Amino acid sequence: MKIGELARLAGTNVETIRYYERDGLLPVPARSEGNYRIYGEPHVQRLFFIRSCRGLDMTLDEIRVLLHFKESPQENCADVNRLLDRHIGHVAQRMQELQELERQLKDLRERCGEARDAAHCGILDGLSQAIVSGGKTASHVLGSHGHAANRRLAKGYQGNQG
Amino acid sequence: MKIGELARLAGTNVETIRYYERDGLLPVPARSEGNYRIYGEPHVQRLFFIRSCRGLDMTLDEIRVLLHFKESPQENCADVNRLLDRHIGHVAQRMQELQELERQLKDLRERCGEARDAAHCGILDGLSQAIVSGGKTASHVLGSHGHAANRRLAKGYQGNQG
DNA sequence: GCTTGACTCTGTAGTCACTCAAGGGTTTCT
DNA sequence: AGAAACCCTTGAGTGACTACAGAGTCAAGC
Ligand SMILES: [Zn+2]
Ligand SMILES: [Zn+2]
Ligand SMILES: [Zn+2]
Ligand SMILES: [Zn+2]
Repeated sequence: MKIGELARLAGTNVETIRYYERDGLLPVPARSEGNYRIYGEPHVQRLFFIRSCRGLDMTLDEIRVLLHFKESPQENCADVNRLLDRHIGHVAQRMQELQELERQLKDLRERCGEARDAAHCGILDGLSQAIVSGGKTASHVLGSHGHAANRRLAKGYQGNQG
Repeated sequence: MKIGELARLAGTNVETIRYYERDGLLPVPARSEGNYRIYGEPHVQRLFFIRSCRGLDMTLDEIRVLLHFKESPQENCADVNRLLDRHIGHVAQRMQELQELERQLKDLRERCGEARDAAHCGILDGLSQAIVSGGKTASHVLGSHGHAANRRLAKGYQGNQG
């Protein structure tokens, strides 16, 4: 199949597939006479795997490790477990941070019950003092605003599923 | 004061301050004879404000709006409230997504109680099927892995606090 | 006056995981 | 044959920084 069909199957952009190839996540496929990429079932499997992992918010590096184990069926999978445990830790940590954030934001919000003039707005006042306490630690889970890239990815998801 | 002192005061990188200036968040400061940036108390206040907001995971665009209201004390602050409400929504939404993620990841983790060979690892098997259900919506709160940038910011925070 | 070292300047490139667009070539349908 | 749909490569853009190169500035000590 050609790249467009693969993209439809996996609910991905064509560009994303080419990007994975450049990045070494997808193997270089055969080419047709007209220089088109030609994919087979293994590519479909692999791309599904990658997209599943991305859906679970793993980094491409994390996914690379998992793919290695899929390619080496005889190896012990203890490292897979470790990787997953670490990643669960990443997510849990980010959630804690966001919980603390939500608390602080709601605190802040209560400082201005209803609108008045900006000079006396409790929110702006609150933000002028250093409220932020914890700061982020070393989790790699993203914050409250996905990149522009992620936002468009999200739209892509909806478009392909809805 | 010079840029280094300002950076120490605010717990920021020097480069970040220059970046904010380029981006229009910090006003262009006066220069010394030797072409050094010279800052005063207003700059300190403003940078603290910005860093507080960043600590609450707002985007620079969101912060730009808040800064506008700080500059216009006579305006009604209803938009401040709305912005904060929306941002709280961003955080809440991201938390829901991460909760769903955590559930899926723990599910997945249970498929491989203890290590065996990769060929029979329930985790790898599970990832080969499309588990991912929801997909991200339009929240702009980042995912489980902060950028490289964020991770270093985190380290900076610790270095300045510990 | 000279050196050392800490600080600062500008400008450019890199991060992550894509996304988009320009400017072409290929295939398929009518 | 012509048009539409698809594909190709290359290069640039996203957010919020960070890092580095190569140069200039400043205070202290000798
Ligand atoms: Zn992770
Ligand atoms: Zn208010
Ligand atoms: Zn927000
Ligand atoms: Zn296993």
